[in-house]
Amino acid sequence: MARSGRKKTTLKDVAKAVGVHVSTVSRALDERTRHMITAQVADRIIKVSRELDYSPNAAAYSLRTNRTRLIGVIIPDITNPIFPPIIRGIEDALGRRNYIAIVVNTEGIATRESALINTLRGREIDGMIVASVERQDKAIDELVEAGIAVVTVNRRVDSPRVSSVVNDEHDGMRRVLTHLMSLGHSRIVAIAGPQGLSTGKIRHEAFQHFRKGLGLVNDPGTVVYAGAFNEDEGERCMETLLARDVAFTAIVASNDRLAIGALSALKRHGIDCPSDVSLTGFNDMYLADRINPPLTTVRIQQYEVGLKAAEALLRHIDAGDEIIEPVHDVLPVDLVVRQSTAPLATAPIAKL
Amino acid sequence: MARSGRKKTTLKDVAKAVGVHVSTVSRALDERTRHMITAQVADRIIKVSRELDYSPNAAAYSLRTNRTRLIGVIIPDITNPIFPPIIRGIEDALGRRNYIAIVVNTEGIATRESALINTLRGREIDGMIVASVERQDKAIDELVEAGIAVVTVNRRVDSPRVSSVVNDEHDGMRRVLTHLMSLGHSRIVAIAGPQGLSTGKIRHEAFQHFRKGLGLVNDPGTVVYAGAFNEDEGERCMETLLARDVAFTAIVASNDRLAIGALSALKRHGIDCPSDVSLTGFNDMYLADRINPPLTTVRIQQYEVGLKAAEALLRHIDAGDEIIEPVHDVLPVDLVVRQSTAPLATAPIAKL
DNA sequence: TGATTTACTGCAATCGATTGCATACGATAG
DNA sequence: CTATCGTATGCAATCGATTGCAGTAAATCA
Repeated sequence: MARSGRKKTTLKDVAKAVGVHVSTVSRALDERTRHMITAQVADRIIKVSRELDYSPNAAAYSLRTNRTRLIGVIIPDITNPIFPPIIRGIEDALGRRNYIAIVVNTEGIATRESALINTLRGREIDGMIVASVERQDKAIDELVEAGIAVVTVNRRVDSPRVSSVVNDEHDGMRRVLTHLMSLGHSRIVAIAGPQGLSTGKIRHEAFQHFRKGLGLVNDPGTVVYAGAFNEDEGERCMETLLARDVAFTAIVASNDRLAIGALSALKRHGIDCPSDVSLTGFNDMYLADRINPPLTTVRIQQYEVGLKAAEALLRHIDAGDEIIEPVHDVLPVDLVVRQSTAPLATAPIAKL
Repeated sequence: MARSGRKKTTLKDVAKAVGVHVSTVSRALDERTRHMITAQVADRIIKVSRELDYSPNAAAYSLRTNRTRLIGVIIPDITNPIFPPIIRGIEDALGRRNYIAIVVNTEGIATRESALINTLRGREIDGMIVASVERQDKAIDELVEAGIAVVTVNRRVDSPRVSSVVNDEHDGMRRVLTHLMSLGHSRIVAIAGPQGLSTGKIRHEAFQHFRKGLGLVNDPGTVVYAGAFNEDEGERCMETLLARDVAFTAIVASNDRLAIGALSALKRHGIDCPSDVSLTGFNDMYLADRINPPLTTVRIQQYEVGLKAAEALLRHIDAGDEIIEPVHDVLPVDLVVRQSTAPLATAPIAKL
């Protein structure tokens, strides 16, 4: 036993120091039961527990109460720059209530996701925030089934016991299109995200909806679907679009990474953005303002999404076994106009 | 009690099902004590425990053994893109051994760091990986004092009980300078990182060392110190350099974010990179290859650093109270040459 | 004043797993 | 055939906190 530090002080230590029973100490230290204790005794106990630097043993607490104050957070890929701010929001909200987050990556693999969920359940977490984005997800149903509080981020599931926090993607896409329209563009093509992911699907539906609704050119062959939300796929999709015989003056990418990939392809073909074509992204991720040209995109609330998701989760947890009405927050988004979009040139049509 | 699921199976359940005592089950399930049990009984127990889907209660285990299998990970800022890959490495290594990581952000604030460390200690974590980078850090000493295993990332501390994993920054800087030299540059200026951070300090020392050692021009006024490793500071430093009356043909930034900021300033002044000046970064972070021009930089091993740090930590934890020799891993780095560096133009000197 | 309520505080069981010690059993030796 | 030994298993204490119940003292009421 080389451990140098004196071991942690326990309830018993405080009880002995004050000269009362441990149960009295326990009650005095918990706000909800403090009223059972004489004020002076309680004050004394609180004072002494401070002096002795008492902090409760999480394992004992958890063993007795079945609460761990541990929250599982499922993320597809922490290296994707839109997730860290979300995590920050989650951590901040949880931290205020002495909960802590355990973040795991699914890497977008469904089997890995269920394996991780099981690991977390083995840890007896009190709740889970799922930012993973597969639209079909029976793992979530199982969690709900097992009575674990769940909140989803960037996606809404139909369970009557799962709250969600999402950005208003629909409105974001509307603003992108009206912005392009106001610049004179009418031939607008899309690089859509993976349709198996909720954001990919929702954004693209909104695109289709508003492109038609606003009376823009709506030809077949003006949409390419990416297999993943990354730069390589954006590049590939752009190449595909350029190879097709369609005329366009603006490109709407379903997220910033796809847009960045598209830029590489355009550059390779000697097509200038924004003088030849305009390009928009989505998310306003880190560095979207530093690339060349700075990207016009939709700013989503990343930190706030995390914050609100965590708060909603705590509300469910506090409710315990009572089933409370789930909330479905939809956060407003902003269009940030930078230099990747410009008024339609007098001699339009950027096409071979 | 609306919890729908049957509650978790415990040792007692398994014991009852098999018809033995809980202690026998406990021993049969632990490899290290299994030899005490008749092989057939042990097999039977293992089989039944599988059927009943037994998994040990982490709280009870932890209460009894004082081990939580929880590892604290301290990061300055998870939104800085070099950290997520490190975290991935840590999680992967820990996951194999059923440990899990609790990641917290210090935001570079020392007081916040100690507060977080205390929170983690309250959770009775088994060990800690510190990727925070203040060079002076008494919080770490306290941890070691308290007998908690600690491993540092990207920094080496002098405690005889703390292992570390770092990249070979020194060699990276050497390669940057020899690369620039081979392109004909001799007037090389620096945007140095914060000297209070270990990477800032180490890289700059290496820069000074090799710039002198390789016989390059070594004038005063050719170094500007950034207050933080971000784009804004890079931009400011570049402005400062341009305002000074020094001639240079290449800029060495202490990390990629500073380099990206420098690019913005250069662009504003109509100075082209790389035809007018060459520029290098450090880290090869996400998107360093997608910005304009793609950045010549030093690729550090991010994932591997995390992986090795976690492995080292587990080694310390396994050793328990025996004090084992700390290891100090130094991982090799790579120079990745992209388009931000070019041979010295025939009519050199990019200066107002 | 005596009966009864009220307000505190203590007692002890409990959560689930680990582990030192005791015990029972069969095997081996004398 | 008994003494002895070793092995496999059971017993019970323990980790630290929570909580229903019981007990005691003071306060209220009749």
